[in-house]
Amino acid sequence: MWYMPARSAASPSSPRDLILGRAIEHLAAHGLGDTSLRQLAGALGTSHRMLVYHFGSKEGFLVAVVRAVEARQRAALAEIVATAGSASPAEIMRRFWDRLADPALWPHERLFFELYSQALQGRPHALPLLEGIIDSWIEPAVEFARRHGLPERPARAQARLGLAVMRGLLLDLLATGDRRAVDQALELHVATLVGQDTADPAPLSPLSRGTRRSGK
Amino acid sequence: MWYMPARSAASPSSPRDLILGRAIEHLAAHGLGDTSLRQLAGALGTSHRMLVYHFGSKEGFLVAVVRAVEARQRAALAEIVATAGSASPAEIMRRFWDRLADPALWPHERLFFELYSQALQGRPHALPLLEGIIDSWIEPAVEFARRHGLPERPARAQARLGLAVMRGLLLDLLATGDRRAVDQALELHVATLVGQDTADPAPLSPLSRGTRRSGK
DNA sequence: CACCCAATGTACCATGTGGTACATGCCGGC
DNA sequence: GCCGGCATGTACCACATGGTACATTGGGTG
Repeated sequence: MWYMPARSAASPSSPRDLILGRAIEHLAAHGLGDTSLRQLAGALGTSHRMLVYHFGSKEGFLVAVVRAVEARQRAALAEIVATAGSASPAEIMRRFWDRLADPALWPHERLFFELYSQALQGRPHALPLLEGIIDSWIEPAVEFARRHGLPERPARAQARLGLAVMRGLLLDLLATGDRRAVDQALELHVATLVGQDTADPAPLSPLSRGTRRSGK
Repeated sequence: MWYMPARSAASPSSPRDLILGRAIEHLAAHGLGDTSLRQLAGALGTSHRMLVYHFGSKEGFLVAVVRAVEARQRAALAEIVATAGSASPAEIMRRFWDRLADPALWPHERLFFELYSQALQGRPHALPLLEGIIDSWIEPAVEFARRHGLPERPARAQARLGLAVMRGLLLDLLATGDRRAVDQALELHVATLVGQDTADPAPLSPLSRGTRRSGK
């Protein structure tokens, strides 16, 4: 007979979690195309037997990966918001974008979109990803915007639009690699923000922090 | 030995094209998950033998599907632009969005994002989709914006941003189904447009065409 | 009619798949 | 020092896959 470990509180560095970590890294780098359990296991330095052992099945394994990716996304968001300090929304968005646009993150973002689209298609293993895929980003943004004086409704719309801009431009960037062009588009949106952010104490300060990629 | 038809100018309703059409419909409805040739063939009312016969291989088949989807996208865009008439950019964007957001198109859009993300991951059959996936939309938009008085550079950025907003909000809509909330975000962006569109002959006309989903 | 050739059907193959059964290594606690 | 149980390795299975070979149909043209 076989045994699937009780999935208890999960000691932080159990073999299971080690595998998970490596899995995310590998999937980010190579995507989760049709890869079979065996290929994956091989690339992860384990055996397909182990994946089934720790996660119950291939599906179960992918569910775990999705959850972990989701968790990382949220963590990144939290850090961004925490780092915010007293910067203006516009400046926050620029910084956020600067981080997201870093080529080092591209693989993770590709994986994110891949899982996203699979979830949209109703693939069961990716569905958990959808829960909060919008709201978990909007809520903090709304709170932040309100702190800067926007009333509830516009704040929500603004947050939603900002998220869409980020993701839309990310799709663009991943496809074209044209950082300069995408940056210009973002700047256009950010300018909008400045115009609306009536509560910003210093809306006209030279917040450009160096003409955004002017030279290179 | 076997034979793959010479892929000539393709009489418009050859069995090959019939299959292609049904394939798009079916993929839009069910996504192209792991589906095998046989499953697909079954769902399309043909045999896996035929798919290989007409398209050379599974990959070849998917390439053909991708190309066809691409073509449909462009056709839709062309029609939109043609229909434009003399409406303001803001109004155009609203109309465009109204069409895109129609639930009847959701399946196609899901398929689009699925193929998009697969292409981003470097899956060979989807790669052809990337070519022009940004530019083929931006070029007409730029031309349009210029006709409304914007100089080249802002026009490009504006077009790029607009595309990102559309796709980002579409991702949102497909995940949440919250048309009302997404509409509000779009309206926020469109308002921006009006502000910049200095060349619009009637920027203050009640272009709201009925308070956008005010009631329901 | 005879011929051709695109279109389709039937049967098959080697390979890889997800999953399972069973044996074993290896650790800490009694 | 032995024993329980997590972790892992080996071997296997039934099955589905993509692709191929070969035969057959059927409509149009000489």
